[in-house]
This record gives sequence, C-alpha cells and structure tokens, in this order.
Amino acid sequence: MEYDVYIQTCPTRLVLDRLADKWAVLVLGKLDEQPVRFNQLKREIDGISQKVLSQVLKKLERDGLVSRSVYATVPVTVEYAITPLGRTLTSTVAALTRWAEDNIEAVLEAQQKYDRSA
Amino acid sequence: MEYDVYIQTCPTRLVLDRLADKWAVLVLGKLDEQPVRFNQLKREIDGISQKVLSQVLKKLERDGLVSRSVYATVPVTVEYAITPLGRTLTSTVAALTRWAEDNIEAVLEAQQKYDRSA
DNA sequence: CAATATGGTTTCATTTTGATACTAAGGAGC
DNA sequence: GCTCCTTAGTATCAAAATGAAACCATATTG
Repeated sequence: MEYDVYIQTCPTRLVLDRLADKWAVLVLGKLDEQPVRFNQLKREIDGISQKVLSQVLKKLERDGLVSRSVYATVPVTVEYAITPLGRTLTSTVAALTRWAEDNIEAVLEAQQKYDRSA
Repeated sequence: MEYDVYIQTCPTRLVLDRLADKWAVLVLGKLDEQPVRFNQLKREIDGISQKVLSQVLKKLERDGLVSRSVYATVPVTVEYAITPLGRTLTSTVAALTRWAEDNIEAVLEAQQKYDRSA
C-alpha cells in the first residue's frame, strides 16, 4: 500500500486533518476516561460551542472512533463512547496534551525571547 | 502550577491549538529528518500554500520548536531546522501521521458503513 | 404558568484559509 | 541587453470555517 500523508489527495491526509484538531483531541481525551453525555462534554471542554461539539462528534462517529447511544429517557439521554478503533488512538492524542502541559513553560519562555528580539 | 488544557484560558490550550494542526504536524515531520529550505518544504508538503507555510513556520519559530537560518547566497538561502525543544515533540506528532497511515482502511470502512446506514 | 433540563439545528457576523499575483535581486540562456 | 528562472516571502481578495446566540420539542419541577 502506498499511503502517504504528504500527498494531498491521499485519504490519510483527510484523517490527519480530522485528528490534528484541537477539539477532536480534547473530545477523545475525555471519552478515553469513560462514556460521556453531550452536555457534560460541553461543560467539561471549556470554550467549545454546541455547534462545533456536535460537528466534531458526528465526524468522529463517522470515522468509527466514537459511538453514539440514544436512551429514551426524559429528557433524552445521548451517550458518547470511544470505540475499539478509537482506543488505539487515544494514547497518541493524550501524548499531545501531555506534551503541551509539560512544556508550556519552555514555550512561553521562547515566545518572550522571540518577541523581545523583534 | 495548575496547567490544564481543558480550561479555555490556560496557556496550554494555545499550544495545543498550535500543534493540533495538520500543517504544523507535517512541517515538524519533515524537519525531524533534516534541515530543509523554504521552497523545498513547500514542494514536499503537497498542497500547502506559501502563505500558510510562512505563517506556520513563523509560529513554530516563535514557540521555540523550529530555528530559522539565513545565508547570504544568491538567491538567499533560508534553512529551517528542528530545535532541541521541538525534538522532544516529534515522536508524538510522528505517531499521529503513523496512526493515520496504519488505520486509514479501518476508517474508510467505518465511513462507508456510516454513509450506507444514513 | 414560568423555568429548567435534554440534544441538538439554524442564522448570521466575524475569522481564517486558500489561490493568486506581486516583490526584489541576481544568474543563465539567447 | 532582454527575458526567464530561482530564492523567500508579502499583499490582496474571495471562499470557507468558526463562534455566539437564538430557536426547537419534550417533559418535569417549583
């Protein structure tokens, strides 16, 4: 197989575009812990809008990374969970958020140095 | 320090937003192999525009992940290279592209299944 | 009878992105 | 000496994505 993300028309490019997204990373990170309902996700991912959360979940579901279950309660309950395929990805996206948290101070320092010299 | 990417105003959120980006991932992946010049990057990252490449490189440089060296040749040579800080990140972003290449078929299958049932 | 909760969709203004053209400086070919 | 090519970008403008807010149906609570 000749898949290569560096070729624009390669389908892997579309997948990378989906995953290399701030909101997708945060959603997958939350679902990795446990299944979560729509509004709970919205509350836990500070700053995400309903529209974007809805769109991200729909795309992740379409890609087979997330499953959606509806329960006929009142009001309706919709629970999102990670799939086995999605589970193979979570350690990678978790590494991204961990890197950000571990190296934020070095990054901020570099930014200040850059801004002073400019 | 209480850094948490799930808080909107946390500086780590800005870093995640920078890294969780298709173009940044592809640029870092190329620079991980060796220093590369501007137009060579543009040629190797199929589909990137000059403007976006320029912006991404500038931000990565500001964050201390990439260094920029200018040589007074004719025409001028500008070489971009990964920094030690950037080097601590490349294995993570490489894992992202590798996941995309390894799991693309499962994703495409999930998409077809989803589209058929809709 | 109004307020709150569920999980969304719709609308519209603002941002971001991408495609294209343009810059300047020098070398190569004719 | 004229034209084209290369370098590494910036400027411009249309198109697409995003974000904030309002709206929807349903049903329970106060």
